[in-house]
Amino acid sequence: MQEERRLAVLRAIVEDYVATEEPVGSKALVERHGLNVSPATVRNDMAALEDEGYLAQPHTSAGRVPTDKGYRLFVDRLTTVKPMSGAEKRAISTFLDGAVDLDDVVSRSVRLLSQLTRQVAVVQYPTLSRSTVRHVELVALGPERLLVVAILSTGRVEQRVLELDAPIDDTALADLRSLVGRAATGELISDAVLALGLLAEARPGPGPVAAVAELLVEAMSDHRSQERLVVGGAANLARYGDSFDSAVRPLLEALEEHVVLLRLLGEASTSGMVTVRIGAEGPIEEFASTSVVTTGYGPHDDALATLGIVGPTRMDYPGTMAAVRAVARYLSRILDEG
Amino acid sequence: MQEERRLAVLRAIVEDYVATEEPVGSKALVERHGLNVSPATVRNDMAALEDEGYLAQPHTSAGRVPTDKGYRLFVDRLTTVKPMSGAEKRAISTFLDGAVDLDDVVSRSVRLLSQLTRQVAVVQYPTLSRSTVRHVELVALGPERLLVVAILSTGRVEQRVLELDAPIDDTALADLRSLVGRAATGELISDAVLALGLLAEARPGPGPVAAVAELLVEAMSDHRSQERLVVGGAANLARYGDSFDSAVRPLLEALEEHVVLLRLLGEASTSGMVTVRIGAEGPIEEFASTSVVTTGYGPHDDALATLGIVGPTRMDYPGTMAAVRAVARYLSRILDEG
DNA sequence: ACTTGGCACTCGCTCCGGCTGAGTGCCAGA
DNA sequence: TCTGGCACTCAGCCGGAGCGAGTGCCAAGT
Repeated sequence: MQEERRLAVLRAIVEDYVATEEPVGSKALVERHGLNVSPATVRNDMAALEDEGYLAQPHTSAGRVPTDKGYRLFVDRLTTVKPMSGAEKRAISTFLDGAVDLDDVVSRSVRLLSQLTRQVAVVQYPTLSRSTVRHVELVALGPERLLVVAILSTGRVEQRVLELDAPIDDTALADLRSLVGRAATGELISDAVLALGLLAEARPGPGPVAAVAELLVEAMSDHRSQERLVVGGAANLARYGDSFDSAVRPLLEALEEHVVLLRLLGEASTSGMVTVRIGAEGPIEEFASTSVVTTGYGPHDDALATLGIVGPTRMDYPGTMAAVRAVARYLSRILDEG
Repeated sequence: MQEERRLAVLRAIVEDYVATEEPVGSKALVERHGLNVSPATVRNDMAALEDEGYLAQPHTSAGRVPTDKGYRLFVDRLTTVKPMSGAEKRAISTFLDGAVDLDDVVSRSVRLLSQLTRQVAVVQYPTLSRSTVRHVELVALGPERLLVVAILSTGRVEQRVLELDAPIDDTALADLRSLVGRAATGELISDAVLALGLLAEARPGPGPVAAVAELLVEAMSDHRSQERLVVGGAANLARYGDSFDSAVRPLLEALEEHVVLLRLLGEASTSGMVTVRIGAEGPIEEFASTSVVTTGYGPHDDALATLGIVGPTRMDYPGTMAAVRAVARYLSRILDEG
């Protein structure tokens, strides 16, 4: 009985605090929500919740504020992910359907996500594991410099400059080009990597062939291709009313460090499930006072990449989770088609 | 005589204000700089400068602050662009020389520029007018969808998805591919555009050939290729101590609108010269309370693209201009080599 | 014709004390 | 176990006093 009411009180506090951004007191609480008990009762519950670590007071004689632990309980047990409204769904699909390009799809997704959630959005480029190699091109930039370009069936293009140990002449280059082309063109990424590996082994010693093969192996492996991501909606950080210079500056810096962000997204790779990391639960110090809501996405519902948002721990979790999930789904569907 | 001293006073005020971020008064001024006159004299000069619109007082009985007009006079007549120190030069060249890629060069330039100036840096991708077409690839994404990829000799890759009016079969596609390849491969961009235009005319009516040709023309024209740019160092906006939500939020938003930024960079295309646009001099409302320092860069000292920084009108103009110019020069040199 | 010292004045900033009101903890009674 | 009551705490909000940096102007000096 009491246990249930206490959870209701916690939920009410979280909802009110998210809406008003101010510590919430017992009296306002019973008024705003239809709790059929007196403020005094709520006060007792609040004291108990505080003892258990779900609430905190900024100072004596102010209202209560949820702790990270409180938010955690809220998302774990008190949240039902509310579905998007019809209008929102339509907006999502029309916005994403207009894309012409993989780059375009990703950048539209970022903008969409940041506008829906009013938070900073991060979208990782999808991996290539299911795509095939369409074409490999070797371009001589100089006697000892090669540009290697791989065009993939998804429309992704991987490129890289290679410094050779020794100069290579035109005929050798043409040779190499056809060799690599035959080995890789039309194959799945994984098969192409395999074939190129064999090719490199077949020509022992450190020659250009081996080097190119090695490079392609690396360039096309998942690790490399997952490195790209796009960030958007940083302007939403300006809504951090209080504590600006102390809080937002390091965040802005971290958002430009894509390596750090990749670590942030790294672990939430289960598809379909939305992962919520609250405050210091995450691995990265700079984001210790923020929450991160992520989910995987990819064609055929494989989680090939991750997208999500970063925002203050005081955020609308149900709405944010719904938006993240919805965008991931539409994005997956578009990848299915293209 | 007096005229000279007045300019010296203006310069001193600008320098002090930039350094301290506080309105500067007559007494402090004569102390800090070795002006051989009394505070009263300086006061008279300041009053005159204020009458002419170069200075303003935030409120009665506070120090003076330069106006936009004051900064303009300062950069036009009182600034000698100080050369970079040897250490800075070395830092620039080693930082940029490590780049492997055009993307890498650009992103390194952005980071470098934002760190040197402690401002928000913007770098536009160089145009392609001097580069040649290395390879054109057509990839069927579906019966009526084509991916068109053009690889250029600089390492740039242009890609685009094309929706066809009617399905195209494999043989027709192969035909088209070789046709387009013969017309464009190895040519200068401008020549390839020309050849493709002729090709499109030769096959009248709205067929896939004409559509592909048109698309390539557009994709490879300068306009399209200049659209890409990279922004970095947004964290430096956090140093806008006062007036945060009002000032920085719209700026952050504008920085994500690349179309707007391109307009901002658009006009400063003279190479070698550093352009400074102060406050409302610029064409864009969102940047009316900032200054923009830009310059052109490109191989062979042609100004093919623009780079620069955005910051508060209260900034270190000599230092910033020097840094912008230095980065543009090194960048141009690297493009020469690659 | 400029420059300079002096002097009265302005006005933003900071500190201090008192007040207010939202909110709490606890206790006794239902 | 809940509820009403009561005393207590304390952040935030004035409002006045004092300070001090800075100004404008004037009369005297060079």
